[in-house]
Amino acid sequence: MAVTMNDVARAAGVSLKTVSNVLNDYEFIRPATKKRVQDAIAELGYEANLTARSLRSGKTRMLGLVLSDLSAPYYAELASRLMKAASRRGYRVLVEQSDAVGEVELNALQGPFRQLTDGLLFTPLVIAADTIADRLGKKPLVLLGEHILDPRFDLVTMKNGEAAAALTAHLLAGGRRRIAVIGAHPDESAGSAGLRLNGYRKALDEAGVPFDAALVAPCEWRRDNGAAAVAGLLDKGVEFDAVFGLNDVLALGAMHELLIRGVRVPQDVAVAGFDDIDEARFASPSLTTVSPGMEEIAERSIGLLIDRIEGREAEDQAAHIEAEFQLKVRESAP
Amino acid sequence: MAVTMNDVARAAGVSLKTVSNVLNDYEFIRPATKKRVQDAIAELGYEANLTARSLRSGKTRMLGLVLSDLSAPYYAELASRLMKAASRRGYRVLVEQSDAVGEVELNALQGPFRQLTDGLLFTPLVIAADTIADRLGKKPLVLLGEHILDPRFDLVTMKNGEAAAALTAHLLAGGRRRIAVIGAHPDESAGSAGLRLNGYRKALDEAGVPFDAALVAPCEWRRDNGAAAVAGLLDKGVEFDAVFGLNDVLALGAMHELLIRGVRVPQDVAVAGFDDIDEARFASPSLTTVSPGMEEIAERSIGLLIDRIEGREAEDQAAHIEAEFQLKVRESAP
DNA sequence: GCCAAATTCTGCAACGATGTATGGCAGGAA
DNA sequence: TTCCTGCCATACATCGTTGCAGAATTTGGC
Repeated sequence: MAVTMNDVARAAGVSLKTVSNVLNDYEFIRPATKKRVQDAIAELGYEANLTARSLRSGKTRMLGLVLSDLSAPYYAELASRLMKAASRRGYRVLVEQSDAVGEVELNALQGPFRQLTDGLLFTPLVIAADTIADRLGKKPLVLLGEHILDPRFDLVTMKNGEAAAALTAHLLAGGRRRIAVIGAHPDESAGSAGLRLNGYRKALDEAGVPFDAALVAPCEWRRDNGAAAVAGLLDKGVEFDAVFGLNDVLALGAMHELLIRGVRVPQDVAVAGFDDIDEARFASPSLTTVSPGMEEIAERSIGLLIDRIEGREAEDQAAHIEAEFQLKVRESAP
Repeated sequence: MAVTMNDVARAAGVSLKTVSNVLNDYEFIRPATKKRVQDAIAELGYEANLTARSLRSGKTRMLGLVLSDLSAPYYAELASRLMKAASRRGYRVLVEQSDAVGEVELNALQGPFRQLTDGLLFTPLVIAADTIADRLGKKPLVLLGEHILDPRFDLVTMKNGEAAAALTAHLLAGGRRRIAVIGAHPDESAGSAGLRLNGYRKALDEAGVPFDAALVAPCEWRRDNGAAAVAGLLDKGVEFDAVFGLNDVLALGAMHELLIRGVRVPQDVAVAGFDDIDEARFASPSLTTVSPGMEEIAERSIGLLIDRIEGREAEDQAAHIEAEFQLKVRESAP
C-alpha cells in the first residue's frame, strides 16, 4: 500500500540498499545516482517507515516523560517546553501520567513505556532511589525536579531550598512573623515539599523566628487542598499573617479561601507561592512566587538526556544540574 | 539481549508460533500448553517487542492528539483526560503542538506523526476542511472542538453557540446591556470564536439589545491578550458593564486588568468566561463560565476514534457528537 | 474400529528497514 | 601485463513478530 524503499529502488533503477545508503548519507555515492534516487523519492512521495527503522536500529527517537498529572499547570507548562526542546533536536515526547501511583511509576521504568522510548525524564513521587536503580535498564534516565541526589542518576532540578529560604526571608522582611506553610509532605524529606519546607525553616532560624508546627498544613498539591488547608487553620483559630503555598496552585487556592472569608491580601495576610505559573501573574492580587527557571530546566534536561542517548556524554559520572531561580515579588506579598 | 518469543518457545518446548498464539488468545490451545508457555514467559520475564509487533501488524496502539499548545489550561486538562480515557482502552496518546501553524497541522496529517499513530484527534485551527480531506489518508480522524461540520469527518464538540447565548442571556438578565467580547477571530466563522460570537449576537437580538462592533476586541486566546484588550477598551473610552471572554484565560486576564485599574467586579463590570478550567472556580472573584462537558468530550471522542480504528463503527456516515454544557454562575457575574 | 470433522500445533514467509560482506570497475604502481 | 587500491553498488541476513496454510493429533458418530 504505502511506498517502500523497494519501490523507490525499482523506480530509480538501483538496489534497495543504495536507496538506504542515500537516505543515510553514505559517503561513496555517485552524485548522479544520488540524484536519481532522490528524484524517485520525491516522485513517489516515499516516506521512511519509522517502525521498521526502529525495529532494525533499536531506537525510536522518542523520549518518555513521567509526571503525576498533566493537568497541573506547572507540569503542563513544563511538558510543553520539553516537547518543543525535544522537537528541535528531532525527538518526540511521550507522556505518562503516574497520578503519583507507585505501580505506574514502576511500570514506566521497565514496561512497554520504556520500550517505546530511547530515554526517560522521570519525576519520581513515590518510589525511592534504590527501587529505581533496581528496575533501571540500560537506557538513559534523567531525574527531573525532585531531589534524589544520588551518584547513580542524572538530575536536573532547581534550588528548592535556597529559593524557599529566599521567599521566606522576603516575607520576614515584610514584617510577617507567623507564616503558615501549606502542602507539606510529612513522610518525605527528599522531595520538593521537604526541601522547600527545610528552606523555610532555615530562613526562620536565621531570622531568629521560632518554628511553630501548628502553622504547617500537610496536603497534596491541589488548588482545593490549598483552600481547605487555610479553612482548617482559620477554623482552628491558628493565627498567621502570611501563607507560603509550597506551590502556586496551593497558594492560589489558599488566597481564594482567605478572600472569601473577608481576610484582606496582603494587608491582613500575605500570600506567596512557588513555580511562577502563567496564572500567578494574572491572579488578583497577583501572586508573589519563585520562578524556577523552567526554560533552563527544560533545555538542559532534554539536552542532557539526548547527549546520553547518543553517547556524547561521559558515562562515568552523573550530572547534577541546578537551574537558577528568581524571586517574583508581586501584590500578594509586596 | 532482550528475551524474545524464540527464547520462550525453547523454554516451554513449543514452537515460536504457539507462543504467539498464546499471547494473542488463539482459541485452540490446550490448557496445559498454555500454562507451560505462560510459566516460561513469567520465568524469563518476557515482554513483547512492541516495535516488531507494530511492523508486522501495522498498528501502533497510539493515538495522535494535535492541539495548539499544551500549556493552555483547557488543552492541558483535556489532554490529561484523553490520555486517561485512552489508557483505559489500552492505547497511548502522542501529543503534537501545532502552535496554530498551518504547516505543522499539515505535517501531523500526513507526516511521520501520522505514521506513528493509528488514529488522530485533531483540533484544526488554521487549515480548512478541504485541505484536511485532501491530505487525509485512510486512518481514522476525529475532529475535536472546532466546528467543521462536514459530512466527511467525525466531530466531537460542544454547543458553542447555544452555550454562548445562554451565558450572554445570563448577563443580560443581570441587567448588563453593554457586554464587551474579547478574543474574537474576525476572519473565521466556523471556529469556536466565531460560533461563540454568533451565540452572543443571537442572545442580544433576542433581548432586543443592539450589537455594537466597538465592544468586540479581536485577539488570540492568551491571558495577556485578555488583559491588553480590556486595557485597550478602557483607554479608548469605550463604555461597558460586562466582559465576555471567549475563553477563561481571556476572561481572567481581563478581570485582572479591571481590578488593577480599580474597576470593581462584578459591581461595576461583570466578567464571564468559557471552558470552566480548574482555575475559574478559585479565581477572586470566582469566574462565571460555561462548563463544556469535558469528561463527556474526552470519553466520547476517544471511544469514537477507537471504534473507527477497530472497525466497530459503520463507515458510511460521519458522527457528529455535541456534548452538553452547563452554565456555572459564580461571583464574577452573579 | 474406521472415517470425517474438530481441535491443536507448526513452519514458512512476510512487515520494511539496515549492517556486513563482497563484487565489479576504474586508475595507478610494479 | 598483473596486482592493488579506492570508489560505487549489490545480495543476503537480520531485527521480533504475526498471517497463512497445512501437518499432526484428538474426538465423535456409527
